[in-house]
Amino acid sequence: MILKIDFESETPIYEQLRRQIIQGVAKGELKKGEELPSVRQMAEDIGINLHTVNKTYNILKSEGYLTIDRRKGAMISDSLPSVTDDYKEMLYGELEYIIANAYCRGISNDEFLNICKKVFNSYEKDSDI
Amino acid sequence: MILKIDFESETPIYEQLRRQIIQGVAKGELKKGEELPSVRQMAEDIGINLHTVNKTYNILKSEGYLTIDRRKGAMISDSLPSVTDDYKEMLYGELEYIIANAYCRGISNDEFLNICKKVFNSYEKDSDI
Amino acid sequence: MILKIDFESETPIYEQLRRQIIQGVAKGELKKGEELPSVRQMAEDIGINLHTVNKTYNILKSEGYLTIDRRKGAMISDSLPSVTDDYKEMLYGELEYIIANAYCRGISNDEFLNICKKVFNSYEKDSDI
Amino acid sequence: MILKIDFESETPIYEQLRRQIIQGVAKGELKKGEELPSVRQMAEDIGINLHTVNKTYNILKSEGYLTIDRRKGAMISDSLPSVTDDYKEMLYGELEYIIANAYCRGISNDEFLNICKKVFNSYEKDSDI
DNA sequence: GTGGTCTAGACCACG
DNA sequence: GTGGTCTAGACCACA
Repeated sequence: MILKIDFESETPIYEQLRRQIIQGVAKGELKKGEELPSVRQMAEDIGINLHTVNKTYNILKSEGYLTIDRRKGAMISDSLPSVTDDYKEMLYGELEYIIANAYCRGISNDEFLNICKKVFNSYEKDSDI
Repeated sequence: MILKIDFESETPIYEQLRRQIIQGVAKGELKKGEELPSVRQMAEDIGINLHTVNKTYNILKSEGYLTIDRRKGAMISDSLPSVTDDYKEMLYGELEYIIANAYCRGISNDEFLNICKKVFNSYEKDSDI
Repeated sequence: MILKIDFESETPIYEQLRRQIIQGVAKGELKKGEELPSVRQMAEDIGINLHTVNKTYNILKSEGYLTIDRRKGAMISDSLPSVTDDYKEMLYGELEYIIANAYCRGISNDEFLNICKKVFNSYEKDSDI
Repeated sequence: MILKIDFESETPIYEQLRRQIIQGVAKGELKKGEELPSVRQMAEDIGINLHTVNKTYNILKSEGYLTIDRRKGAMISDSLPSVTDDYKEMLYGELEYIIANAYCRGISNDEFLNICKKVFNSYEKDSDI
């Protein structure tokens, strides 16, 4: 799996890393139960500090995406996180803003849904969640 | 229009304010050409710092949502921002992450599209953009 | 409120701090809504690094004990955390071990319950949760 | 006696093992004088490192739970550890924190005592210490 | 070897 | 001023 960090971005490095790992799971590049590189390895690979990787791992762990096995290190959870009330609320809030912005800029309902469909299909083809 | 700031949110106040104004436009609560309260007034109304409101107004202006007139203050632009390449790229990036997260948590394509449709319709009914 | 860190202890500093803050709430020394010192202030007061305090605050925030107001910093939550399933499971697990140990060492049921009562009463007298 | 290690737990494996052995004694599943499997055997049974079992055995020995005989291996002590000052202090400290946490979350005195009673009774029924 | 903890110093975003 | 982020280097516990 290829990870690419944009050091110029407003988005914190640990958050970019977090998102890319989640997208990796959705794409099927990271399978359930698959081991991740150690924090030191990952940090070296992408040229960042190991504490930053550590932060990402811990967040993903608290979200349920990762489990940390005392013997083997970090791995993708066998059971991914589910749809909690908190998550649903967050999702709605995000979508309300994103769609408001898109709508104001003149993107039509169909156009927007087509983008979503396309993204969704790219995940459904390649993974087995 | 009712503005509600969550001071305990991770999202900066100026960004919360920005999003709510954009949603206000989408909902039709803020019409094109409509004047916004002065920086001072707005700050007092919602109990935040004057600089914070200023920051929001300036961002919205640079995005094309607002036009700021020395005499009349800030008003919603007559021509709202359009779909630039930068915006499109940003939108795709955001959706890729959001949908990846939703997909991992077991939300189906239909389910997701339905949420989007619902939000979209709520805007199309109430505004005339 | 007086905080005392044992630098020789096996228990991490951030955990000692976390526990003492929780006990402070139980004792009524920290009221709901009360502001806590800034991470820098707290760190200086007890002679530890500000990142360590930061870690404690973030854990307490994720548990629901603290809320971080963007304007005023950290404060005790107005609504303290409740009894979740996770918490209950953790509590049972802890008690099963503690009581097993106490029982093996010859502490009687009554003796143990009396200790608990005493501790409990000391909290109920002094706070209003 | 069944031992179950959670490799994803925060609690170190050697400590999980230690606690389960103590609970085994309290439950009467391990009688005074009873021999424990050899370090090698135990390690193999539960799929952990030999050194880890060794560490557990040594701690339990230093606490007085085990006696280690060169020929016969480890066995549950005929006289279990008693209530030392150190232990009492530790117990108080633990209970102060646990009860503080429970109290803050709205668990009542009675509720808490009932849980303790229930756990205690489960031990008193099944063992003869 | 792994992750966890702690310290230290720097810069930035926010209000 | 506040907390958030990132880097760096050190030590330790664990397996």
